[in-house]
Amino acid sequence: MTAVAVTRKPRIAKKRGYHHGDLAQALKQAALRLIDERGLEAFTLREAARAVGVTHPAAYRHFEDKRALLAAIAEEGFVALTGEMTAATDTIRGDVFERVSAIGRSYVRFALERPAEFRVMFGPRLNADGRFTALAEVVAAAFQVLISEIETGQARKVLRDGKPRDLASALWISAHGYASLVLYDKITVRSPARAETYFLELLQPLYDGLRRKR
Amino acid sequence: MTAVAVTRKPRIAKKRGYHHGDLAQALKQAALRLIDERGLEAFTLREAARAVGVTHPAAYRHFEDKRALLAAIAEEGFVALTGEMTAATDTIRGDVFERVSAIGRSYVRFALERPAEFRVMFGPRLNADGRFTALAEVVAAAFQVLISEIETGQARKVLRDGKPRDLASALWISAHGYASLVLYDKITVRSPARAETYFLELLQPLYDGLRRKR
DNA sequence: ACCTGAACACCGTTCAAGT
DNA sequence: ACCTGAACACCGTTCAAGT
Repeated sequence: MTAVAVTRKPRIAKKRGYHHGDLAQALKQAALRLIDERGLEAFTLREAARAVGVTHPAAYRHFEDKRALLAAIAEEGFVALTGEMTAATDTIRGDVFERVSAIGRSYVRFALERPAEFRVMFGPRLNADGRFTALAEVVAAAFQVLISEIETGQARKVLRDGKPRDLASALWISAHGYASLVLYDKITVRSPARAETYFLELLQPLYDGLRRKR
Repeated sequence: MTAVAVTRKPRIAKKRGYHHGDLAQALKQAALRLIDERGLEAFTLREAARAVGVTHPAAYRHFEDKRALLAAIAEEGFVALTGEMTAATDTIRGDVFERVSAIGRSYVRFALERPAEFRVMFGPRLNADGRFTALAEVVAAAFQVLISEIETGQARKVLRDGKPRDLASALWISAHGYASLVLYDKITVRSPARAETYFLELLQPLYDGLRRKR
C-alpha cells in the first residue's frame, strides 16, 4: 500500500545454492511474522522469500501461488484450533456445560493469541471458489468438535433440544463474533488477560439460554 | 494477485478535461462495484479511476490514499447501517423484545444485501492506527442504537439486568458472528431468503437468555 | 529436484506541468 | 481548483537456464 523507501539491508549471509531446509515451512513462518508485524494487506510473497534468503520465484516450487500459501497457513490454523478446542475439554470430565464453555473460551484464546493465523483463516475469502478442498475439510472438522459436544450434552439432558448443528452454530457464532469484534477494534477489552472472562460474561445470556429448562 | 492479460479496452468516450461531476462519489461507487465483482483483495485504485474515466492520480485530489477511499466507504456504510437499524424499530411500537430482534435482523440483512460495504467495514483494519476519527465515531453511533434499545428494554422490565453495554455487545456479537460466518463461507444458508429467519432460529437461545425471568 | 535471472504486466504514490 | 503525464519503487507470475 505504502511505498516506503527502505535502505536496502544487505542479506546477512548471502545464500548460494539451495535453502537446504523445509523452505515451504520457512515461508509460512516468515509470512505469519510479517502479517503480525505489518498486517495481512501489506504482506507480500516477495518479502517472505527475502526473509528466508531465497529469490521470490523459489516460492512457486512449493506453492501454486500467493493464495495457496495463505490457504496452507489457514489449513494448519484450523488443525491447530481443533487441537486447542479438543484439549480444552480434556481437563474437564464431568459437567458438559463446563466443557462447552471451555471450548468457547479456547476459541477466543486462540484468536487473541494467534491473531495473524486467525486473520488468515477468516479474513480473505480464500476458498470462495472451492479451490482448496483440504481447507474446507479441516474447517468442517473444527466445527464437528462443537457438534459432538452438543450431542453428548443433549444426551445427558443438560442442553436444550434442537438440531445439534444449530446449537453448535450458535456457539461458533458467539465465539467468532466476539473474537472478530475484538480483533478488528470494534469491542475494547480492558486488558488482554480479561478477554476470556469478559467473553463468558457477555455471552452468559446465551449460555443460560442453551441450558435445558428443569 | 493474478496478472491477467487484458485486451486494452479503448475508453468509450475519451474524456478530455474534467470529470465534471462528483468524482469522489463516482470513485466510491466504482470501488464498491469492483469489490462486489472481484473481491476486496483484487480491488485497485487504478481500476476504479479507469472505470470512471479519469487518470489514476486524479483520485488523490479527493482521497489521501487508497485506505482513505476505503475508510470513506466504511464510514458511509456505518451511517447506512445505523439508518437501517433505526428504521427497523420504527415499524414496531410496543414490544421491546420484538424491537431488539428486529435490529438484529436488520443487521444481518444489511450484511447480506450489501456484502461489499460490509467487507470494507469489517475486513481490513482501516482504523488500526486511529487515523480515521470520523469512522470511529460512526461505529460508536451504530453501537449506540443497540445500547439505547437495551436500556429501554431494561427500564420496562423486559430484559434481564446487566450493564447495557454488555447486553448490547452480546447482540452485536451474535448478529456480527452470524453475518461474518455466512459471508465468509463458513455457515451455509439454504437460500438467501431464509438467511434472516435462520438467524433468529439459531440465536433463539440467546434471545431467551436475554429475557428477564418472571 | 530445486533454485536463479530476467522479463512482463501490473500496482500505489508523488510531482511538475497543463487548463 | 482539478486533472494529466511521466516517473519511482514496488508487486505477482512465468519461464528459460543453471546446478
